[in-house]
Amino acid sequence: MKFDSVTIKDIAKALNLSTSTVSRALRGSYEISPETKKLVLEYAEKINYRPNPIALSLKERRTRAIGIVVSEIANNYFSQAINGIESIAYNRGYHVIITQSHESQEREKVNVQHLASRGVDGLLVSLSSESEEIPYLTELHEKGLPIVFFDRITNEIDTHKVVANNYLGAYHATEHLIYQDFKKIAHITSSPHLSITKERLEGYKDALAKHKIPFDENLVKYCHRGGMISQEVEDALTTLFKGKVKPDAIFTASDRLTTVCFGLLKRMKMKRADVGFTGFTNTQLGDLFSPPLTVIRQPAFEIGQTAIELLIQIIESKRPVTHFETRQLETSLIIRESSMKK
Amino acid sequence: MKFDSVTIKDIAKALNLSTSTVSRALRGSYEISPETKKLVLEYAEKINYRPNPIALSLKERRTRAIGIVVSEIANNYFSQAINGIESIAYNRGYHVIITQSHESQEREKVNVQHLASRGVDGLLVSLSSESEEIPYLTELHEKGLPIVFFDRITNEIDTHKVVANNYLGAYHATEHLIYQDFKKIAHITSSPHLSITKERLEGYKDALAKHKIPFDENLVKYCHRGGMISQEVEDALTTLFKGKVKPDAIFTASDRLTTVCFGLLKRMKMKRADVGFTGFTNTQLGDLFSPPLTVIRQPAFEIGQTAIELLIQIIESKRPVTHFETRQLETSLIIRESSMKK
DNA sequence: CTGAAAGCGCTAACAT
DNA sequence: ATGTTAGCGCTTTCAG
Repeated sequence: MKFDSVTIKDIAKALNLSTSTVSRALRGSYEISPETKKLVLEYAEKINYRPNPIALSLKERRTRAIGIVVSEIANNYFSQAINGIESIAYNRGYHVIITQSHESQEREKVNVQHLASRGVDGLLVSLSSESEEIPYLTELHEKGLPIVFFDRITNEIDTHKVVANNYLGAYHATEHLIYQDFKKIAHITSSPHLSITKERLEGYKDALAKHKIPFDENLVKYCHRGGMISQEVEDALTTLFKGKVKPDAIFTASDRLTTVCFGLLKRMKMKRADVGFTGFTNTQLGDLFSPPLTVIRQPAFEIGQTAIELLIQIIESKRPVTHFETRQLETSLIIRESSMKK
Repeated sequence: MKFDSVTIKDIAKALNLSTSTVSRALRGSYEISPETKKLVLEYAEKINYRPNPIALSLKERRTRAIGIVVSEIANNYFSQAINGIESIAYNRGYHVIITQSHESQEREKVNVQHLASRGVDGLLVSLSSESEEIPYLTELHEKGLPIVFFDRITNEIDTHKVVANNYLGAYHATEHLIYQDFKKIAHITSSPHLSITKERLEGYKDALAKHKIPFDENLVKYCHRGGMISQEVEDALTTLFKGKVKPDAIFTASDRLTTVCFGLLKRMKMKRADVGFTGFTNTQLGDLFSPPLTVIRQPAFEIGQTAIELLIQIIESKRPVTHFETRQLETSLIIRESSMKK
C-alpha cells in the first residue's frame, strides 16, 4: 500500500534488527533463530505488515500478474473464457489484468506494451480482427515473455495455442442446415485473415462439398470489424438479399455477428420467417429468442482454463520451453427452432 | 519490459553522460542544453528505450493505473460501464485494471487489497451483494486512497458516488405495469442491504401507493446472490406462484435477475403468457426475445464516464477533496410486449 | 545467526 | 549545463 504503510524498515527499527534479518525472518529463512523469527513474525502480524509488491517486482523481475488481451469483454465468449482463466489463476497465486482491444490493432499494441512494461509474467491473447502483422508481440516473445494464444491465434509465433474445433463446429452447423433442406446457405464472418475465420470457412465449404452443394463465393460476406459496426452487417445482408442467388439460410461465424445479424434480420423484415439461421455464440439467452436460436457453443470457460494452465506451465518451467502444442476443444451444436425449415 | 531491456544507464554509458542528465533530457528539463537533449532523445528513440513503469511507481508512488471492482463483467451493465470508464481513462493517460468479485465479499476484499498494494492511484467500485461491512475499503479510504463508488454504493464512506435514478426507474416501471392493468405485481430483487435494492424497492412501493394498490410483502422476493445461482430465483418464483396471492406481473431489479427470471418463467411454463414482465437490464438483445422484453435501461456507459471523471478529479487535485457529491443519471423505460396485458 | 552494503531503474536534491 | 548521491522497499551476496 502506498499510503505511508509499514515497511520492513519500520519493523527493523522497532525491533532493533537489521532490515536483512527482518526480510529473512519474514520469508522463513533457515538461518534465522526461531526466537527472532517469532518476534518478527508476530510484530509484523500485529502492525499488519504487507510487503510492497512494486518493490518486489523491481527486485525480482516478476509480478505474479498475467495480462489478458481480448477484443471485447462485452462478449459472452470472452467473458466466459476470462472466468475460466481467473478460476485457475487465483488458485495458483496469479492476478489477472484484463484489457480490451475493441478490435483495434493500435489499441491491442498499446495494451500489450503496457502490460509488458508493467512486468506481467505472461500474456494470454486473442488477436483483434485488424491484427495480421504483429511485430509488437513477436518482439516480446523473442525476448522471452511467455505468451499463449487462444481463440484468434497466429502462425507468426511458435507457442502454445488453445482453440475450439472451429472447423468441425462450422462443418456440423452447415451440415445441420443442409439436413434441414436449406440449399443456399450464406456465411457471414469476420476478417478473412483471422484464424477462426479461415477454419470456420473451411468447415462450411467442406460440409457443402460433402453434400454436393456448389460453393458460391457471393454467399460469403466478410465483416472486417467483426460486427462492431452494425452497418457492416447490414450491408452484408442487403447485398446478400439483393444478389442473384438469395440465401435461404444464414450461418454466422462469431458471437457479435450472430446477435447483431439475428437482430437485423428481424428488424429488416426480410421474410425472416423462412430464412434458416444458426451461428457461433456463447450467449445463454438463445432459447429466450424468437425464434429460439440454434447455436454453436464453444467451451469458452474450459478454453480459458486450458490457456492459463499452459501459460503458467511456461512461466514456471525452469528451462526454456521448446515444444509447443495446440489444444483443440470441441464445440457443441444446440439445435432450436431458428434453423428449422418451415 | 523486463527482459534485458534498455535502461537509462545504458544510454548514459553509450553517450558518456550521467544517468541524471539522461533522465532530465528525456523528460525535457529546461536545464539541459538543446544539443545534449537532442542527442539523448535520438539515441533513446533509436534503441527503442521505454521507461520502466515499475521503477517509476516505486519512486513516484503513483502508477497511472486505476482499479475497477465489479461483481461480474459478464453483465451488460458492467461491461458497458467499463467501456465508459476506459473511454475516458485512456485519453487521460490512465490504465485500467478490471477485477471481479463474483458477488463474493471475500473475493472483493482480496481484489481491493491487491489493487491497493499494486499501487493503483484510485479505485472505482461497485459492491458485491454480500458486502455490508467494508472495513477493507474504509481503511484504505482513510489512508487517502481515492475511491469513487458507482451503482452499488455505500453510506459508510464519504466520497463521490455515481448512480442511476433507481428510485424513479423502478417507479416508472411499476407504474407502467399498473397502467397495463396488472394488480398483483411481484418484485424480485437482490440483497436487501444493497443501495440499489433499497432505492428500487422504494420506487416500487411508492408507485403502488400512488395508485392505491396495497403493498404486500409476500410479493417481494430477495435473491441474496443476485441471481448468480439460478436456484434462488427458481425458489423465489415457485414460492410466489404457490402463495396465496399469485402475481399477475413481475418486476425484476437487476440485469442478471431479469434474464434468469425471464428464462425460468418460460421454462417453468407457468402460464407465462399472461404474466406481465419488466426488469432492469442493459442487454441490447431485449427485442429479440419472445415476447420482446420491456426493460429499464441504465445509462451505464455514461455512469462509467462520470465515475472515472470524478475519480481522476480527486487523484489529480492538489489539496484533499472534502466536498463530495452523488451524481444521479436518469434511466429509460423501453416498452415492448412483455409488459402488455393480453 | 546477524548485519552492512549493493542493486533493481528511476528521479531529484545537492553539488559544481 | 552536468554530475554525484541518496533513496523508493526489498532481497541477497558478502562479511563477520
